[in-house]
Amino acid sequence: MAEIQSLAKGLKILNLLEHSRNGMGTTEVATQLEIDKSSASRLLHTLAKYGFVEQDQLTARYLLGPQLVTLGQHLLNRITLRDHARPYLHELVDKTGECAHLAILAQRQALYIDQVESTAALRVESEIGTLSPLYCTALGKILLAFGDSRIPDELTPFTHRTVTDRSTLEAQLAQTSKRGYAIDDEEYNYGVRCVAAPVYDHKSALVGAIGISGPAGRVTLERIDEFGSVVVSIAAALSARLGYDFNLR
Amino acid sequence: MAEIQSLAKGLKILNLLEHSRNGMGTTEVATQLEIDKSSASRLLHTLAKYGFVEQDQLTARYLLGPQLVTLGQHLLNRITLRDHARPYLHELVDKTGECAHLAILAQRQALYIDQVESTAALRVESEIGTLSPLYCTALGKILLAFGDSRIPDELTPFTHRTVTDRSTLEAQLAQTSKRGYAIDDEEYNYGVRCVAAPVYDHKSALVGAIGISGPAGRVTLERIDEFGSVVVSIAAALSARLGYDFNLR
DNA sequence: ACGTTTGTTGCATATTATGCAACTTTAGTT
DNA sequence: AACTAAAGTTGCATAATATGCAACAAACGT
Repeated sequence: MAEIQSLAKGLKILNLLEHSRNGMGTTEVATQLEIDKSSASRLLHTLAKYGFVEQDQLTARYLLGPQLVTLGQHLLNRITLRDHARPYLHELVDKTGECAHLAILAQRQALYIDQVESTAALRVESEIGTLSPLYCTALGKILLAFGDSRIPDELTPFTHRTVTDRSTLEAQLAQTSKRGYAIDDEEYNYGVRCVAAPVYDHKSALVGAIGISGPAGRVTLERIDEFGSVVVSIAAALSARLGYDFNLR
Repeated sequence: MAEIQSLAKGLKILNLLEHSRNGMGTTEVATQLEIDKSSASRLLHTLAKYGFVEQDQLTARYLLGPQLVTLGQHLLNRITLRDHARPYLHELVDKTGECAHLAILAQRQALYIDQVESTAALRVESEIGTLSPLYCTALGKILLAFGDSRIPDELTPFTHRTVTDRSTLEAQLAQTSKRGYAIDDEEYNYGVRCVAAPVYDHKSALVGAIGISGPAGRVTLERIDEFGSVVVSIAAALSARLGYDFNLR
């Protein structure tokens, strides 16, 4: 179906603004979208009118607006999985000492919807709301292996360990579904290993993935299986909490 | 300036979806916006293409999409005030035993950007991301009294204590700026009293408000001044943290 | 004070969003 | 299972509107 172009342009502006650190001016937006600055000006005014962008008082540059917080938070609150998963994420942190994450599938990527940090003192940059590729993160591999997503056409490498070969990845996914947990061995971020397992709902449908991530020095390959079984058992407990019936499998 | 109408329609759809519990269908959206269902269909498809709405797999109804979480959370993370204020909110909770909130001005309303709950057990519905009126909440009154917003034309009552008279409100705001804290005496929610104080940045400009809210039974009128001075002193400490120089006042 | 860059407005034109109608699909009812 | 009703999508002609241009205004830096 043909898209409504002026709406699409407005949405593209929002995406542009996400990736700009200090906002953007009218001309800058116009250049990026390859439209006239008059059009950019009018689109920005419309977005501002509804609170989706906001002008910095000082620099007059456009920033993402409060309405996005309102709508985004509203949606997060509706995602009940998040509420149910909270205590299990804490349990994961308690048992492994590493950071715990919860992700769901969105836009063919892994959307992080909650996070519990290991040490409150050492605050990691919050990753809630970020999208990550499916093929090189543990949470993503779970969504690939147990869900019905396809492997993307392009396997862009992030580190030298990122699996860029399709058949290698397929073999990994087969192994993942067999043993029940997925591993990210410094495939997305250097020095970070992750382990994840699937979460099912009452209808035995995959709803998300939970997992842990930590420095490769602590999450060693020798202890991976150990971490794996912890993650799997807690993911299973969460699934049971959601009404998942193990007898149905 | 004239708004781009098709973009505006798309944004209106997002606002509509926020207030629907179980999503909306194409026809329903069309009816609400008073446009043809073919237009609604095309707008929804465009929104979906960019992840701003999502179709429920089961019911085929449209819901707010993950892109809003991504953008909203992204913005929240950028609001550094929130990070700085965290420990002060906890301090407020420790000293008063009530819930603490942080709000900024957005869209001529008070946007709650963080919250620390008093008792972890008794979880209050999360209010982060919600917009509240300025004229009948403590946080809002601070933004009115110390900021440069105008009193809205319509003072819609929420309880029988809501101040709907313009001059009465002006007198309250004058009193507020004199004593340094604002009170909401069951003016927005029955049984809830709130106390709030202003937060300034390094340039002595108002950046937000912090405050506490609790049941009228605990936050009694006799103890209001006591709560007020606690809130004021912590708000001042936070302002100092942000580089606010008291000698400049 | 100057030129330079950025943002806004008026207007004619061409693009595009729109409503209508026909059609397809899904859900509900007898 | 057959039928009816409602919801959603697509093609198409037309009307609406978004667009670029140009001129203008404002802010910035030299």
